[in-house]
Amino acid sequence: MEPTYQPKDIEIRAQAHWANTGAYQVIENALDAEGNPRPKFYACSMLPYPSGKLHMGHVRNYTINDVMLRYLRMNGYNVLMPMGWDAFGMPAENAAIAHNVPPAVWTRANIADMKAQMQPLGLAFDWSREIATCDPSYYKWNQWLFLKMLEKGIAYRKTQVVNWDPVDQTVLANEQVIDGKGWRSGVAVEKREIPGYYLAITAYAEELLEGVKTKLTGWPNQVRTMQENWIGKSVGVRFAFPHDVKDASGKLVQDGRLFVFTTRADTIMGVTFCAVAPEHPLATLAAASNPTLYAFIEECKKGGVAEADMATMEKKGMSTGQVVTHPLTNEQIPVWIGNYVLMTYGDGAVMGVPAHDERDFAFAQKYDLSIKQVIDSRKPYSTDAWQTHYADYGECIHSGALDGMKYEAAIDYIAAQLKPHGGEKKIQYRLRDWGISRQRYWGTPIPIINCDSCGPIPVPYADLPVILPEDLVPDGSGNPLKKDKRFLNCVCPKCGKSAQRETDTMDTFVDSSWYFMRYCSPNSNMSMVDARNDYWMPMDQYIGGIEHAVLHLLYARFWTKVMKDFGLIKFDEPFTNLFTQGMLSKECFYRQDEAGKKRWYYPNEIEVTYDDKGRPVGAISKEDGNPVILGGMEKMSKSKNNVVEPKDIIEKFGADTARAYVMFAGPPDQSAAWSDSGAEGVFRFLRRFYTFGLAQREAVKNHPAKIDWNQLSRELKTLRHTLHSILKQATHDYQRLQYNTVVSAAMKMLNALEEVKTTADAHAVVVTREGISILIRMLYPVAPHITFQLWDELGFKATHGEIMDAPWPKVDDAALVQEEIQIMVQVNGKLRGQISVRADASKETIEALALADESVAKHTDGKAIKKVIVVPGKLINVVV
RNA sequence: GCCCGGGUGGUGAAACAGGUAGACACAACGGACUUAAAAUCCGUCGGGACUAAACAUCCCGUACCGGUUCGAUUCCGGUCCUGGGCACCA
Repeated sequence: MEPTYQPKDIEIRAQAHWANTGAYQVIENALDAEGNPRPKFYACSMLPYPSGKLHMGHVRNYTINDVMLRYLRMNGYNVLMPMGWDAFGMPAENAAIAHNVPPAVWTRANIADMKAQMQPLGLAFDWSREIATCDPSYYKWNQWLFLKMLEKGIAYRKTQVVNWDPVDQTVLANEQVIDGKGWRSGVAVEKREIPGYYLAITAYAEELLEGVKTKLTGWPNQVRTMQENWIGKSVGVRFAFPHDVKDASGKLVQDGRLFVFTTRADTIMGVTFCAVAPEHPLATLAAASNPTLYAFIEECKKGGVAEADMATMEKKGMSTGQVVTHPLTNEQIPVWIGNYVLMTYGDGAVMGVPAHDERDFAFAQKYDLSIKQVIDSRKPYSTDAWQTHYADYGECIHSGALDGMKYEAAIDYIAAQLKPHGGEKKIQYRLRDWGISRQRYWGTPIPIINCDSCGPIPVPYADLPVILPEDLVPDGSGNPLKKDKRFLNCVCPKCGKSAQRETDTMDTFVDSSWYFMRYCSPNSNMSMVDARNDYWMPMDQYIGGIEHAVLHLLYARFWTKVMKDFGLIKFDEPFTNLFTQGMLSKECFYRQDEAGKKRWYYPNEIEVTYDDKGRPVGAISKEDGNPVILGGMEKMSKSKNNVVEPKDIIEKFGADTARAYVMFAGPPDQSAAWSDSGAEGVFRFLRRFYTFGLAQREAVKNHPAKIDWNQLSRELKTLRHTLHSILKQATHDYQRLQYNTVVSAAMKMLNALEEVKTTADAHAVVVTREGISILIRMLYPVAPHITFQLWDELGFKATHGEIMDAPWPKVDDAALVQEEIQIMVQVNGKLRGQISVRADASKETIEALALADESVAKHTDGKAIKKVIVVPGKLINVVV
């Protein structure tokens, strides 16, 4: 009797071996056995936030990374897979408030916890390169590059609009604004303008766009499109409406110009109003002498600053009472304030053409402004209700000199006509400069000293890093750095008088914009990165969640381009290939109280009943026996109590099962649903594999000498055909990162090998041995421990060396050749039968055989054959 | 509201470049083994028509409606549902 599969013993043994041999520590310019340089491959997962708990999403991400590394290593690559911690951020401050512990303490404890939870998974991280972004040796270089950017004018200071909690007297993140109210105070938030630092990412807009379009061919198209849309390049015309308005003191403001940007200058003759953002200077001016208007602007300042809120709120407006002059017709155009006009886009003002813009149309209807059709798109037009075709391009009508012109001609003509009014063709981006100031404690200090005499002064390079005190405990009302005299008080580097440090810290996206380069030279003390970075970067494969498709990935690309312009690196795109993994979901259960508040139940608190098809139909609480609502499949989250902890799975089934099941659960780039019994199924497979492997031990070790494959029986030839076609498919799937079907392939291969009953037959032993050596290597990247053990037990280690560096099995093309193949026969596209033909059969032979087929004859009987389509090796379609 | 995805059996899914829809599993059901249970092994498993049952055959079926094609899960247009992002969550 063979011993049963004990994953824990096997995994501990394998991991100890890898640890003792330093198997995962990689060096630059590594050579192969023949002394030739091995091709480098840098495969990296997005660094995690140390929340304290490793969840299955992490496991999925890192297992994808690990499987890739192990596969490539067997294929001769020198692969780097590092790990680190995105250690700054709000959750640490929230924990600090809740538990009265400094964020640093909480964060470092979490890092230790999470690292310990990762350890039993057997991931091939090179821990010698670990970094935590809260470490001064890391964030020093955030500060250093920020100062460089200030020098070059890429970083600058201007005012920004933030969410302000009037009770807690603090700035709120969008996340902390719930239904327009502060999350702690519960009162309505306000918009407030404060100064902050910006990075001029818009200066790189064209380069970022060009890169997305032409260079990032290894990225998912979806992400490329999202970035393209985010940058949002539009070509239009910027021009001004001249106006004479009075300022607060009643003085005439001469030569006033209200600048607008439009992509539809061809509709300029349809302008019936102009709308400005509530923060626009013209609005402020008008409000100074008009209390109603002032109140309206104040009203607009209520609510959060999130774009989704702005876009879904009710469109409101109010006339300023001012007029501007239409630059071409000299008509007087009323100026309105519109809460839907964004101060952050273009000049914060738009021309209103209700006839051909949906929002303007709605606005005009609501406030009874006139609608003037000026484009004929050859479809009916009426001002009663908006139709999408009203916004179509067409020919200008009711537009005087423009009549009959199409878009291009009209734009050119108008741009020329508007020249005296500051008009020009202009490229406008949706992308805004990156505001990096955060009014928070737990982040990289912005290296600025504010002096009453000299203003904001950069900290001298020699004084870097500006170290963040680690012993403060925030209390929810403002930034504790403001109360910390040791940090706050300093001397102005310029005039020597006493001054105060900037207490704003940097957006954590700064930390994550270049950490992947620091992994390459983690201990570089004299510079941000060193020559080792040139070896590893650009990264060959980046892996992470789709939720980072725009912000993080765009900021990292921008940061890289800046570093290149500063001569620190030689490449301008950091990530050659990108893989975005899907989320994991699991069923969840809840009850709702009268107020609509949901209480989520843990799986062990309830009992689920199933119908005869195994479909869940209901659930009851074990506590009170009353029903609980089935919440369906939801993204695993702590708040819904449907999180599966890796620890539990590893304890129950072992790391190999956890890894293999997470891979098997679904295509890595799509969301997948967790099922406990599915994991158990994978465990059963591994156990069967282990038992089968050990049972073959003696036969495999004492296998006969090499044999002539041509001498094999028909059954064994078929088996080899099966083995090698499965290997071919699995190899292809490894290359395209479709690891779910790799696991299927391994299952199929074991099924095929178990079919062989004649172990006494020498030929069968040789084929089985070949099959099992393929299967072990094929499964190794996914389940490295069990395969490590079997590789050793079956004697392959003695003959072929460590499995980790064993060569990837080769597909024997000769085994794939078949003498007879099956051809599907269709009549009019419907399957009517199949025929068996020699692989080299001619089209004519196939056609004749197909037509002779009984079932085909039945369906073609009495009908004229119009056409016959033959797909070689696959199918024939008879059209009647 | 805007931008980008996804939708295939009871369930997770597969189908690589438009050519056998449902591989591989899970669940369920039936059976073998067992004193029994567990484990293991074998079988059935999209819906319908025909049938006492089975075999065979036929029809329908990849969210829904339409188009292109000899042939569509795959390509195109529209609709519905659903997930991600929207600049201070990471």
